[in-house]
Amino acid sequence: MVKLSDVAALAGVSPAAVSRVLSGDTTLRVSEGTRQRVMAAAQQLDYVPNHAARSLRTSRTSTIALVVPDVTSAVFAELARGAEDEAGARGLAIVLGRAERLHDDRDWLRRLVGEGRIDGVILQLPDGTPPADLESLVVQDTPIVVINSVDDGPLSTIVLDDAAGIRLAMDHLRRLGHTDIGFIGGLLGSATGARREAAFRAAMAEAGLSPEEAWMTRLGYAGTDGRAAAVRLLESATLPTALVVANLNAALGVLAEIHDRDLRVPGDISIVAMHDVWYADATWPPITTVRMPLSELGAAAVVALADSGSGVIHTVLDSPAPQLVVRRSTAAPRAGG
Amino acid sequence: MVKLSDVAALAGVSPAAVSRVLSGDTTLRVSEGTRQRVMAAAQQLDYVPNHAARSLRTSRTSTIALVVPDVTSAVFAELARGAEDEAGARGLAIVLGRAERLHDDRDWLRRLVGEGRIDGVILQLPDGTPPADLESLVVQDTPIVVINSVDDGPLSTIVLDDAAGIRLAMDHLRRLGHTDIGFIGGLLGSATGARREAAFRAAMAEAGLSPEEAWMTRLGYAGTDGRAAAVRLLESATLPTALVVANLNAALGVLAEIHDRDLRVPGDISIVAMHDVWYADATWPPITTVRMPLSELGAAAVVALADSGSGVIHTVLDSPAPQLVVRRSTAAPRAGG
DNA sequence: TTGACGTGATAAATCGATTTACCATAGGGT
DNA sequence: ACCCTATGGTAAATCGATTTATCACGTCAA
Repeated sequence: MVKLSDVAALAGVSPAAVSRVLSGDTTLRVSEGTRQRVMAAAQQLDYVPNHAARSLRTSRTSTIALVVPDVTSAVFAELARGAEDEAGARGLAIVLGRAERLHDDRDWLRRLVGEGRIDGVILQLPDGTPPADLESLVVQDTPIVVINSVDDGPLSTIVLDDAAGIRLAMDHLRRLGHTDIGFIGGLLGSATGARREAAFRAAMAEAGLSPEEAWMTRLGYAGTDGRAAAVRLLESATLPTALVVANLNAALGVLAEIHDRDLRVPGDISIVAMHDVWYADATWPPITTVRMPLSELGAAAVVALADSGSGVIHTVLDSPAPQLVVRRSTAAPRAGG
Repeated sequence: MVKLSDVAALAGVSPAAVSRVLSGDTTLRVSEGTRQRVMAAAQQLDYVPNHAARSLRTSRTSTIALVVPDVTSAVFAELARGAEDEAGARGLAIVLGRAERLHDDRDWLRRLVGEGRIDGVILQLPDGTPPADLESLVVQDTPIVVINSVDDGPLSTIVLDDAAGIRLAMDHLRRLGHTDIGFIGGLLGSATGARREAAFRAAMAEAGLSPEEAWMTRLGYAGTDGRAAAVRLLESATLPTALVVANLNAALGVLAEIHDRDLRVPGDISIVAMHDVWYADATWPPITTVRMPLSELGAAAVVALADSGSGVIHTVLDSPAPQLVVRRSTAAPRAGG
């Protein structure tokens, strides 16, 4: 590996000069000729600064950790994509971690931070993690951004505009003429779940409707959770004509269960789900969704970390605004429904 | 941050002694008492070695890069999970990269390696990447393992046992009585696609059947590719009674298109797909799949890198063996079919 | 002639852990 | 008394980039 002193030798200057030229030190006074020679030498030798050395000296690592509950959810994947792009553009690397580690190996994050390996952490907690667990994560001096979870507390947070998303879904159903609307939500105690449910209730109230509690579940966002919710909901004496599902993954489960009972979508029940990923368009019928700015959330988290120093922030990411993607799982309620 | 010399001071020994005790240097002779004091001091101060310093001195980074084409595929996600677990167990960190970068920013990998930031690379190329592109990736001295793609060449490779997987799917269909079987494959020119198609043809031949070329497509693994393949295939004058789909994501697309034409699965057509991820169980009907050891593949790649030095290897991961997961998308062919 | 000042650099310390080469001291054998 | 060896460590160089403090040299003014 070619190093700083090699470049210095070739350019006929000191290592100090090379370092300062290449890093754009403005307090350095240098003649244009020397600058050119340094640049040329670096180019010619294909010089790349050694990361460990730089990091040791500056105690900055240009690396952030992305900790997520479930790599297998496409919702996470969108997030990761946004984070990865933004990080790439800023010359930051992203190290991946699964949130389970936080429990299996409580020292894991501490160690990562202690080793001085990362400058900051983007953390998405498993839904339903008690807020108290959050506080135990406050590690000395290392900036943490909690995303898509709580929206206050001692750590910085960025959340999606869940309320706007739900409102969009509800407007769509209302415009189609639905009044008997159920809600399949996140886990009881999950922050996003609470926000989405509150938004649902608000939208119902605004429409002069009162939600039917038998049509409301809080079992979680996974496909199996959605299926379990559908099982429970479809036991009711009467059925809703439409469902708002708080997560697309859960909606797949709901759909499967509905098929299993030989009900038709949207003939018997319309479905609209939060989050738009590729398989919303590959189910039968394709699912009407609300596209939330997930990749932008990932990017925003990186930005927040990179620009941090401004202390703790609490942001609602409301731009780009949630967007309704109408597919074939929603239609007007069955006549006489 | 507490450092080595702090521990040394507390234990009353030299930094050298502490380093050698903590890293288990066997050539060091040290009294039991001293060893205890060092251990106790390290524990008491909650000492964690600085990664940059260690890395600078040893020029090893305990970090590997995982480069994948598409974060949004659950197939990748399984892979990442396996890699992450194995890496975690070995104290390695994983930095995430998207394969697109290799094209957008051709220096990206070079820079990562040049900075001395990673010890090795696990690389899954986008399907259809010409093998020539591979060779341009050979970076000086940095071990690369190419997974789930080519199975020879100048770089180490690990691939799934595609043939065994396809064979399992075919056996299942044959036992149900199918003879008119179509194949929805990967991209023409993709290594996995070629292996799976060859295995399909071999299985057909073995059963004394000759494949109907109109029932074979090579459009890719994504959901939309599957749908496009189904569109083409369903135009045929006669239809197969069963389909082997080389990727579950594509199978979702196939299923959607079949529904769209009011055909029944498995009534009119049975479907079996490669790769078993959660949403195989959340479609309608749930899809019969072949579970390939994806997370094990990720783990194996990490092991290969960690233990490398043995030079270039070419491995077929045949254990655990592929496993048939029977769901409701397969049944005996329609009578008179 | 002296001093002051601007210009264009560089020397050397520093970040923290690792590792090679070396050194005291005590005990044993002849 | 003398050498030899084993025991239990330590001193100091090293990895490569950054940064602070300093310096040599001209030039211009008084």
